[in-house]
Amino acid sequence: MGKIIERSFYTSYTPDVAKNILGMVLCRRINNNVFRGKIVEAEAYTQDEPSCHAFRGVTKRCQTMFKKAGIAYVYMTYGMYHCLNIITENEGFGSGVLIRAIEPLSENFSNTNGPGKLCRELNITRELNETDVCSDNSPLWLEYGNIIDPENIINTTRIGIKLAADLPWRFYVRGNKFVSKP
DNA sequence: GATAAGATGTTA
DNA sequence: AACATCTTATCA
Repeated sequence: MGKIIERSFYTSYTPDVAKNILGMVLCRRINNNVFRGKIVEAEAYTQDEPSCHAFRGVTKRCQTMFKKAGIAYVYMTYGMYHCLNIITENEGFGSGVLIRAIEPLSENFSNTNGPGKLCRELNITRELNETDVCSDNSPLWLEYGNIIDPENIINTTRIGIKLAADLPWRFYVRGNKFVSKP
């Protein structure tokens, strides 16, 4: 059990947060069980580029993206999957980091190599939207883990988008078998 | 009220 | 490469 990540970690430039969050540990409490997974893939989204939900301003769905750093943004996509983001930068600026894949550190779950799959495995739904992941009595929080050697961080383009597809805002751990789309 | 597209995953 | 499946944003 590591130290919980404080809010200031998330207030940096969003692509930097997406890179630095690799190796950190996503924790989910369900009843009295805690599930932990090392983040091995993440992407940055900000209101400055058109693939981001916040690009066209505040809407009912994306209003969470404009709130304070360190809260969860959970939304439904394709009518059947949820995706988990952590809000970054300053309140009023729409931005966040999409958690795309985790490596299970607890024995009793797996199948976490994709944003929809990890939410399904950890029962992350819209009920957790706006959860403060910096709070130690939250059902969802992040802890410090092992720093990933910068040589082993791959920086490439994001997956599943058509707009701003050339931005190199996807980061993942080289050779990790839980990264989506191998 | 209608419509088109979507930060995905599974199957063929 | 197709499709499952339905919310969301946008327009009328």
